[in-house]
Amino acid sequence: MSSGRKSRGRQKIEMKKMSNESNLQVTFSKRRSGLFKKASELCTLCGADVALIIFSPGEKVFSFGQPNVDTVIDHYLSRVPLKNNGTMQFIEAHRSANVRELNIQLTQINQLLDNEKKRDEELSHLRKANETQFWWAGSVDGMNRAQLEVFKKALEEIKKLVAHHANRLVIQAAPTQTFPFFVGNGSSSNMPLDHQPNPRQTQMFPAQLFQNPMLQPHLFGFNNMGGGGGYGPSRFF
Amino acid sequence: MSSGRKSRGRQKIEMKKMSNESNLQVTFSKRRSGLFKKASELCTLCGADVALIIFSPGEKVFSFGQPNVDTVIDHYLSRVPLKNNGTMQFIEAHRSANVRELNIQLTQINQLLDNEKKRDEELSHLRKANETQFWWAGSVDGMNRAQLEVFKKALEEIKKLVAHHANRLVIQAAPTQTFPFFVGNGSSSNMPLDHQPNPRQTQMFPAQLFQNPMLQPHLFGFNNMGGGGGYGPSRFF
DNA sequence: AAGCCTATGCTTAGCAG
DNA sequence: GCTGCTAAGCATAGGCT
Repeated sequence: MSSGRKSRGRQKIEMKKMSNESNLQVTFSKRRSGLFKKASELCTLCGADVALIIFSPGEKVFSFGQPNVDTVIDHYLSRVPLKNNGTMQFIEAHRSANVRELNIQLTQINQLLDNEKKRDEELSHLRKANETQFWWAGSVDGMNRAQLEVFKKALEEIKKLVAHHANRLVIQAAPTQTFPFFVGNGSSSNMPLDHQPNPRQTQMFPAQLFQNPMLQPHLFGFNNMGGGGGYGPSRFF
Repeated sequence: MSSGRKSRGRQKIEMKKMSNESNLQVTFSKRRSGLFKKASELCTLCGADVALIIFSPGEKVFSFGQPNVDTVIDHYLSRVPLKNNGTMQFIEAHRSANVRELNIQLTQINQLLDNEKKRDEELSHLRKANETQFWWAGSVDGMNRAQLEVFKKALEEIKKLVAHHANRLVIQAAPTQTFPFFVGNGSSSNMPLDHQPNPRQTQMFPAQLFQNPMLQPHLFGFNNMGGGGGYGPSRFF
């Protein structure tokens, strides 16, 4: 080995425009992520509405909004919330409805899960038994034909999903806006905002499947953007 | 003295709307400051232009802008979809690169699959055996606890994955436009561009899982923020 | 270029005044 | 409620791959 220390760790930097273009690019990217995360957390924790627009030095735009950028901007420019703007309103409502459904369903699953846990504790051994069946936890090389077919199918489905939805989202975002997203869940556990590994992750299918290096572009996005909303009745602030 | 320790220090908190109004108020205030600070630092360090608008639950406004809110908003709103400009093509190409990677991987898998098929034909019976294990093909109601946990985990992972990819794609995409999606694959089969149901869908995991009504409507809901475009080798931003 | 890793600097939850 | 403290949790600059 050529060095004892692998890293000096984070070092203090001067608060002025970075001179090194390369570092600047990396820092911009990292800090932008952090900023978005913080913004979304503020929304979630405090039920605030936020609009954040960032223009990179190269004029690229990045934005975040709860419930969405335009609404907040509108509200900001004139405290008059465009209450009945036909199409936009409808689309937005419709979209929200879908997200709401998702969360309701996830919550229901969590409830089911909780119930099962209480009166079905002894079933835990079944889990172990199942684990041995999760062959897909292994790498691609170890798969036989049937397994490969399933795996391939999974890949295709995932790609379709991503393609389809990415497209949808972009289409919806057409009029210069983006949508934050709420993906919170119910009681049984909470989904890590960032990609912190679940400490006691067992051999269960999905985790392992997605852990396959082939599918690991690394989760980095902001999963918990925005967060629903019930605002408190009282109005402080 | 009443205690040895003066403070337990910062404690982890759940990422959901705070229930205690008092704490919420304090947190909102502190985090808002932090957010503004981070935003300004991003401006200083990277020379970015930023607009940040925050509405507290009580409708009070807080804003920050570099050089000022209105300028940034103006710039943001006046963005026009530059349809056929060089930049866009570059971005599009870059985006495709990512998709291409996916396809390369799929192709490799298909190759593996083809090989396996030739010299492992008799293994087809294994498939039948496996089918009986695909309990997830059924409805949620029939699941026991272990199954529910796996299923929930799958839901979360899928959400993260899609969220991640949607995010990536959208960010890479130019601000106001949509793009078709390339999702071709290797030899063994071809995938429909949109998600039309596979005619001879068997009991395999992915197809069934995604067909589950529970997973249908939502997939919309994934965070994506930002409308920025892709980075280039020489002139990012 | 995109991600991972690690040591450190920074942020902030919980309290006290 | 606002200000200050403390300590634990997070974010992130540097370095590598």
